[in-house]
Parts: sequence; C-alpha cells; structure tokens
Amino acid sequence: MHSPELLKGTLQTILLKVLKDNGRMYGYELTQRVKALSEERILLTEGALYPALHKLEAEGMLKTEVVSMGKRVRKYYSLTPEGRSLVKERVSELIDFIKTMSSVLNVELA
Amino acid sequence: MHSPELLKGTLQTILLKVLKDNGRMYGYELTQRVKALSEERILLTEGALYPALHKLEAEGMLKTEVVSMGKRVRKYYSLTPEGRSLVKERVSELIDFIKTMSSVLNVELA
DNA sequence: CTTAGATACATAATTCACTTATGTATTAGA
DNA sequence: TCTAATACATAAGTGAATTATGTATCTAAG
Repeated sequence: MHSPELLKGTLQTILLKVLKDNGRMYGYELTQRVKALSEERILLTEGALYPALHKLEAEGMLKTEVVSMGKRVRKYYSLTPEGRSLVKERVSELIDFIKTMSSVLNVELA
Repeated sequence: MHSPELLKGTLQTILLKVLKDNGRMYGYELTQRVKALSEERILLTEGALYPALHKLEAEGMLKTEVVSMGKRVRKYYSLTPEGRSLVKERVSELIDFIKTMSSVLNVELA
C-alpha cells in the first residue's frame, strides 16, 4: 500500500477516469477495479469513496441508476457530459503535476 | 499554480531532494529554488515550509547552522546521514506512486 | 444449518497536512 | 521614504482523507 498522503487529491481524478474508461460502474466495483489496476496498491476506503461519489453527483458530474439484483441493490454511476469535460481537465492537471514533480525532483520517469 | 490538493504529501520529499541536490540551503532559498525548478508552479508557503523543516530537524533528518549576514540571520539546513537514507526512500515511493497512478489512469508519461 | 467472509451501501467522528492570517525584523531599490 | 523583497516564525482554520460504526445480502465451508 502506498504512503496514503500521496493519494490526497487524486481520488476524484481516479474515479472520473476509471468511469470514463469502463462506462457505468457501482461503488464496490470501482474499489475492486482500482485495486486491480494498481496491483493492490490503491485500496479505496468506503469513507472516502461514497462521499466523493455523492459530491460528484451533486455537482452534476455523475448520474446514477439504481439496479436491483434480487434483494441486493446496486447504484451505478456514469459520467454526464459535464463530467466528461471534467475528466479531461483533471487528468491533464495530474499529468502536468507529475511532470512538474519530475523536474523539481530531477528524476526520469521511464 | 497547481491544484494545491495534489501537492499534499509531497512537501517533505521535495525539501529533502532539493537539499540533497543542492547541499546546504536556507528556508527562503528553498522556496525560490522550488519556484524556479517548477517554473512558478510550486510556490511553497511559509506556513507549510517552516513547520516541515522543524519537524525534519526534530526527527534527526536535517541539521541546522545559523549564519549571520550582517544583522540578518539565516538558518541553513542540510541532510544528516539518516536524512540521506530518507530521501532515497521518499523519492522511490513517489516514483512508484506516479507509476501506479499512470497505470490506473491509463496514461503515458512521455 | 450456521457462520465467516465477501459484497454493497452509508454516515459520523476524528486526524493532520496543509492554507490563511498574523507577527517581527532587515535590506534594496524607486 | 516607502514599497517590495528577503528572512524567520507560529496560531487559527480548512477540508479531504482515515477510522469507526451501522445495516443488510450473498456464498462457500465445515
């Protein structure tokens, strides 16, 4: 697991981008996909995940659809058009940040 | 200026690495060097900088030397041997984190 | 058949690294 | 002479996270 401090500020970007790449997904599914993509390094906690999803929904970046699987309920999230713009913005911010960090730290990212 | 959220957790790493690359430096000088290295993108605030330096010193990662320039006082910081180990650790943590992020976000860092 | 672990959602209390605000003092240039 | 830059420092407040807690369903093992 990563030094969790570094993750701060990256959660929204991760959620938006993974939703963009995978289409509609539900919360638990997002935690599993991120875990797999990161080779167990990024383990999203529910206390961070759900509030973040709710916030993005409230801001109109995500839309939801509740689906019943038998007695179990799943809440699927997907990007709205505004969400789609936001992903691009957030991802390029992060890339820019990473590039800045590599010049400040004087390291190569092969 | 970067979305400041992303900077969270990177301050120690930046300070340690810049000190490693530049030898002994004082606080204000660090802010200026980081500003230059980042092309004005990372502007360290004093409220973050000084507590971080004090903490690293208290933990034995940095040693200080107070130098008087006329009436003005400068406090120079440099790495201790333990500090030198810590830099390596922190930098590789950050590189690892960046690599993880690029696989999760499915982006190339040219 | 029952129970532990995975699945699935959610929120409240707390933490802590940061920002913002404030304070002091020196030096250089317009 | 007064503003901006240099140079240090700390206190109050913020906010995104962690940690803790709660509810409930499904599945596989014993």
